[in-house]
Amino acid sequence: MERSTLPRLTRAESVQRTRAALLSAAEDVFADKGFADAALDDIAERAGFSRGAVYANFANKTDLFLALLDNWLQREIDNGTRLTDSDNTPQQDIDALDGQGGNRFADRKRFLLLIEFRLYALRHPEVADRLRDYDRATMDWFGSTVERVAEASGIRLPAPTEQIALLVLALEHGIATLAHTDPERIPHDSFLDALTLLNRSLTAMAAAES
Amino acid sequence: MERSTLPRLTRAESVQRTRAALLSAAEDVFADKGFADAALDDIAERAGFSRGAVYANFANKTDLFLALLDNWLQREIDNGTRLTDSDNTPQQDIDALDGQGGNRFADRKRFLLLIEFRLYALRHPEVADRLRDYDRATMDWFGSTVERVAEASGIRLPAPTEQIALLVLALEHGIATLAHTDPERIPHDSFLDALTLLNRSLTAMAAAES
DNA sequence: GTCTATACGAAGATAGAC
DNA sequence: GTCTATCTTCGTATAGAC
Repeated sequence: MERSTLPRLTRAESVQRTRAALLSAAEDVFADKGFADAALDDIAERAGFSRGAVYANFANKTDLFLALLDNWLQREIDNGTRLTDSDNTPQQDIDALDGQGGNRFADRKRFLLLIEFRLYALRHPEVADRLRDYDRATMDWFGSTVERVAEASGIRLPAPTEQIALLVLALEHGIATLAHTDPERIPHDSFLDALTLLNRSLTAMAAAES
Repeated sequence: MERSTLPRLTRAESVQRTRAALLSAAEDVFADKGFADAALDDIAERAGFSRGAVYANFANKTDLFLALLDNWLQREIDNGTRLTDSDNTPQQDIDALDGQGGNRFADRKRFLLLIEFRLYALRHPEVADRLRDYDRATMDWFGSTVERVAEASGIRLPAPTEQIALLVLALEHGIATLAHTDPERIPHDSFLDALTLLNRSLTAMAAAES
């Protein structure tokens, strides 16, 4: 006996689709309301489902939050490493360092989620572990880029690569934080300015040492 | 007719005392649990009172949170400006910049509260305003210190004071964030190291320009 | 002003139908 | 796997005694 209709989606695909929709909705709602104030009802509704669908796909609210964290971090890391493989000019490298022309965390939603995750991590070590890996990956990415820039400029870095990478990442994070609090005084491209200043001064220091 | 007992505390003092105790307890509990998960019951109990005392002194949970914010920020600013008045040596200035030998936000509770406030500020503009004032005061403090260091060293700053102050504050914040996430790899005194590197490289840059 | 008791709403979680 | 209905917990806020 033949099946009367050929479903466009297999069962597995349908499940994945629901899960993906829920994760996407969760991303919006968690960013908007924060973990504690985000209602599973809102999330489900935004995804076009009912609360039951949430519990069919995730054990509970925390499980959904952690699944989103994994999903989000993986995308962020992929995004970063994808850019590393190219062989850029130094200026392109500097531009790429801060992600498509502005601080990566100039985007409000992106920044809100990151802070939400970081705050959660401060109280939950297992989440801190994942963010730690993310930060290390980012610093590796920054570090290799810094080295490429230095090599292209023919200078010898006046400090360990790791220290400079840490400095750059801390700057990106700190400036995003301050810019979101005081956008009138602190534009997000202060990060680019800071990188430029840093590049110039480190170059001057390297020259002075040789 | 004479009063039989002389109360150690006047009524007004007693009120202030209760209020202070509640604020202190709130500081602990908000830092520990976060705004949403902090129960007024816990706060009152920790202060040695019942929930009624909270509502006698504050309109509601948010009001208590905002009162704590004001209280906390004022203490932080007082703390900072108090250090500015001294006439330090350059090295003392550098040390003072990051607060008593380590990053000011190496302290877990202090950092948790700050992040809690910042996250709240991202969703509530009136709180962002207060943090903005705090950040500006801090940058002014950093800026005047940077100028004093430069003057003592006899160098001309190779960038606007404001930019350098922003850079220092962003570094302090960013490094505290990363250190709390990955304490094994990133010690809190990375901030001191970063300041030292920054000082050296900016000095080299200033020398190269003159 | 502070306490106890209570009302009330919100939201996470579960059970059972489809 | 998804939905609706229900249970339950929790915490804010209020009312009234002291």
